[in-house]
Amino acid sequence: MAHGHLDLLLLGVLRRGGPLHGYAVIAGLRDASGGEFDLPEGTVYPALHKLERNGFVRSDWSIVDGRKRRLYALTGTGRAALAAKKKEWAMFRSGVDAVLA
Amino acid sequence: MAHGHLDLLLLGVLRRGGPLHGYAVIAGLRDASGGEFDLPEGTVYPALHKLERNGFVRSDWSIVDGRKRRLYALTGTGRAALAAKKKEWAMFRSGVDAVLA
DNA sequence: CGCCATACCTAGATAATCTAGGTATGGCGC
DNA sequence: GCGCCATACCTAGATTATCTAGGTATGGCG
Repeated sequence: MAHGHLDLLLLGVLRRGGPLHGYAVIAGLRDASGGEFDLPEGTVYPALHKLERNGFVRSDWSIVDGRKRRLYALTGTGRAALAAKKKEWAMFRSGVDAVLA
Repeated sequence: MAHGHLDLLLLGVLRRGGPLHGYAVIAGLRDASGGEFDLPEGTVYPALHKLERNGFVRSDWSIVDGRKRRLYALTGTGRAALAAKKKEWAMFRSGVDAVLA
């Protein structure tokens, strides 16, 4: 469903909303995209873990509303990666549009 | 490299250029996209075969410039599929852009 | 006549994403 | 106070898409 642009979307939604937990990432993506991206947990959680392994996000367990949640936040590296991926996306997008024009 | 939109690109390039053979599809995609999509043969040929199995393109062997080439052309079904995939692309595109906005 | 670009192809590897499970807990209705 | 549902997290394995790395054949050029 995210067709190879999942990392971009995850980094993007984290940049908008500040620290978010997994479920909120899914909900944020669904809302921000107008329902276009309603990703399964089994897609999002492993992807967040990979982003953390790569140093693009950092996570902390905290208790919000009396519930344990793992909050994900962008790192500096992640912000830079987001900027790079946004450029790639812009090129990809105009490449596709050019072929379809 | 085509991140899940390969079929769209192949159908799109065939719509622009009329019947094309495999190599010309690759070159057409490279040129039309301004170099963004320079796909390996091992990606394009199997994808064209799959499009043909699905009835989206039709192929005929012919001799062009004294060389055997398999020319691919859009079918009616393929044209409809292209229209549908263009709509999907537009939604995908605005979904991503909305998340990044 | 040998080589290179063109032209076609497939098998197997790799990578991304999804399916289908599993666990735990807070709050709500009864 | 108990059962259930939504929230919240997770992983293993399957699936799918795409790429890598090969292979073959031929026309034209030096």
